Amino acid sequence: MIPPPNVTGSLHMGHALTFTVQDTLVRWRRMQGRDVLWQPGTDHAGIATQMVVERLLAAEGTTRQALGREKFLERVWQWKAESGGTITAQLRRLGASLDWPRERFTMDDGLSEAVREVFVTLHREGLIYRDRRLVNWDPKFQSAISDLEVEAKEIRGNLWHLHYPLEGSQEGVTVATTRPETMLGDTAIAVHPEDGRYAHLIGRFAILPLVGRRIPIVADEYSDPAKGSGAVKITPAHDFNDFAVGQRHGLAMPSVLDREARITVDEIADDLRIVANVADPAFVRSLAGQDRFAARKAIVAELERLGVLEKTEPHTHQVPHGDRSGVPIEPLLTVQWYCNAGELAKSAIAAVEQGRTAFVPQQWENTFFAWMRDIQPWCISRQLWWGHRIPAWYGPDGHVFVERSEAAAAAAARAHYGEERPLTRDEDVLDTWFSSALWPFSTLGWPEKTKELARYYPGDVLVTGFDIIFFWVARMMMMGHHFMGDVPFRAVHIHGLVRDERGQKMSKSKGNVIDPLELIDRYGADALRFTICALAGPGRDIKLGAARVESERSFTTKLWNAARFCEMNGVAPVAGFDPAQATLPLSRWLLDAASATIEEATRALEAYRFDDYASACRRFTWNVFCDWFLEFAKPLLAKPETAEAAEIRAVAAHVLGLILRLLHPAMPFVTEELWDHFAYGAPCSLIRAAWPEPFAVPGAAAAREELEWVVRLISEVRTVRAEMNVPPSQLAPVLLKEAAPASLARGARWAEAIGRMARAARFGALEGEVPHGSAQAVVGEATLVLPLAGIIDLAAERARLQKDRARIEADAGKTRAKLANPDFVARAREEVVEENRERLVTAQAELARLDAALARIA
RNA sequence: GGGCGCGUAGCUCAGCGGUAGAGCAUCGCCUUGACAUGGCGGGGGUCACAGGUUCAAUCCCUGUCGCGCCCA
Repeated sequence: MIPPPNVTGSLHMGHALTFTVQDTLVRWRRMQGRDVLWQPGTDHAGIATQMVVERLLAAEGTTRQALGREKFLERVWQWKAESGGTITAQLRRLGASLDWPRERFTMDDGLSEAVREVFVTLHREGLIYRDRRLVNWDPKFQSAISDLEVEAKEIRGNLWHLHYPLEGSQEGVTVATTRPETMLGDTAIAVHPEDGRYAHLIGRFAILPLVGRRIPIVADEYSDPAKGSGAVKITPAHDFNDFAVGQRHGLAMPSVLDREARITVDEIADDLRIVANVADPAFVRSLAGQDRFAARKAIVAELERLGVLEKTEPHTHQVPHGDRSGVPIEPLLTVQWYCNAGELAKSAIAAVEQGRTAFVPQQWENTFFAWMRDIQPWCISRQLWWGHRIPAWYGPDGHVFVERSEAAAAAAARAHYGEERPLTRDEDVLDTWFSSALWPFSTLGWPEKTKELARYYPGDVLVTGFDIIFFWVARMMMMGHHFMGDVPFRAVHIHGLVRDERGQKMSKSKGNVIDPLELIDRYGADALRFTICALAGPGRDIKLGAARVESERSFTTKLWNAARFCEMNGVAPVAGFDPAQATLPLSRWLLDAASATIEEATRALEAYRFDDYASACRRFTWNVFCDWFLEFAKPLLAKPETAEAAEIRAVAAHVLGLILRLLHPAMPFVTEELWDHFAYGAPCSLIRAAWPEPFAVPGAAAAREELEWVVRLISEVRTVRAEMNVPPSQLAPVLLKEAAPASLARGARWAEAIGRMARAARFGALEGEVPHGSAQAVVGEATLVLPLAGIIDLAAERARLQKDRARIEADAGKTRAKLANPDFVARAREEVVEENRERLVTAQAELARLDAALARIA
């Protein structure tokens, strides 16, 4: 399932990450033969979309209010038809293999019906209700928003210390505030019940400056004696904490700011009175209609003039801001629709506790629990036009009828009133996340009992970023459980965020955003996808820069070139090829390594370890198939048809096919191209090809031993030659001293490869004494001798051998010390002790051979 | 203030009880017939610090320092 991206959105790096991860999983599971549904779609993004269209209207010199609701909505739909498909088109370029015919939009008829059904049902169950309480009000959008859409920003402001005179006394109380403009709505002063300084004042009254209102001094633990003066002014209609204090003490809750965050005096008009040198109704009335920031200035000036302002100190504090509008949020006392999230959360919490839904990595369940166990009522109404309009109708007396349709509401009203009465529909729409919460089942046809619903609910896995756990994951779990009686998905895989190369969060304002489409243009979707997989370790943020994608592209190129080489050498899939019938050690060794890689890659994907998956595939393809197998196979591939050459070609084709299948989830484009080109199957069939499974290779152990020996020998010769600065053009004999007959036989079988890959002029047993001026190295029981008289510097060779010797001696010393420790021998696991004994024996033998080599050139 | 995570090679990151790995970068050699978007080889790490547990600690525990995120 995909998190429905905003219909307003265009593909960004975060999308590239999440969709790459999801597509990799989806393609892999599909190849495994699973019946995969990957549900595409977009959500209507209430505020964001409305903003976009309002901006268009502004450019045309009009507004939505001028247009009217109906015309405005037409306009939004028109915009959606023209521009809403941007992101889904871009997803195709990334190679996301969604089930496109099943694409849905949260405002589709079916999904809208699901929304109404859920709303009505929850309302009947008492889990959706209207309430008058403080809400996060966004003055720019002029709508309520949920707690989650608010982010705290650190603001450098001031702490104003104000002197509130006591009624009938020369005394006063000092209170500190960061928001003096709200003081018009103060209805109490709170002090801590155990604060001795103020005990005598509890129950008395202060006179609110400017207004002249008589306000009580109450005892409430909310007041922190250590903060400021220890006394705090209480403005219940404009602060969440104060609201709670107001409720506890039954305080009046007048609002002094309106929906545009301008001063309003309507609710305090009756309180205004003249108090000499303290309060002046004319001043307060003059504030009406002023913006909150202008009002703050005016009020501070007036307080200063009156001598009420004791001091002003700079103060940095957290101020809630609308995450989309960017303006400070105004807590406002309004009637809104709420969803009882606390009740719905219970079963979702239980599902995670019982492991019916598992977070991967698991630690994210802590984040989920912490939020869910302390969840607040969810404000679901928005004062917008674009969205699912709340299915509530009001009678003339304000009685509310919540029904699935206007007709049903009319019928309910008739039944209620006993006659026809005019109804007006609620103007508000629902939070976009309300419909997104239904996505796992609304997209499958719910409330109809469809085949799809039976088949695909619950889903297998949800993939998303941790920033979405609250917004979407938690809400889907609540709604899914409530309406479907089961979790919406069994696993939630949480990946990190994409950052730039320096680890900075990408943002438009920082100017460090990387456009994934640009990367695709430059390096290809496969390179981008493979890079993302390679970086997608568990629970880590991903630092991604163009340079990284560029370097990963070389792997795509390498694969392409290897395939080209195969093609040039007559490698083609052989129908009915059976890896168990391969006889050559080279074939068996490669097949065995391929099988191990299949196992490794599969295990990695099962564990959501995309980094391990990528590196297993890369390592095998590049370091085994290309670097060694193809090199070893060259003479056979160049030969005309012999049985051996035929086998190698068949094996190469088979393993290349395995590589294409293994890499397909990460690199769909190039693998598909090669798959088709080599005709591994019908065109475009790779996406449906079977995911490979590990297989047994007869004689694998012997083949491994043989090839590993050859690889070691060639590597050893290469190292010696490189360190002795022997240019590749200069061939030199490679001779074995004191080699066992088996090694000599093995060497003879690989003489050609050793000659070519180790630049050996001649390869075989050393006859007679070690020639003067030879370089030497140890391979197993044998000593390699490279006669290089006149080419090498003997002093350098001595130094090289001594360096090797020192390294081995140091290791041997550590091992000896370990084995000399009776505690180790007695308490360590037997295998470990044995391993160390063997290590020591090997090291000692190698030391002896190095000593002999050194003696020869002394 | 509470919680989570992270400090491992120049960089990005694996490893998480048995003598440290990869990719990139770097250095040297190489235009050899798939690939210079390449091949071969080298150098580079008291695994943040301090204690503890253990025969054995990069890995487990405690604390300190530094960095990041989330929630107040």
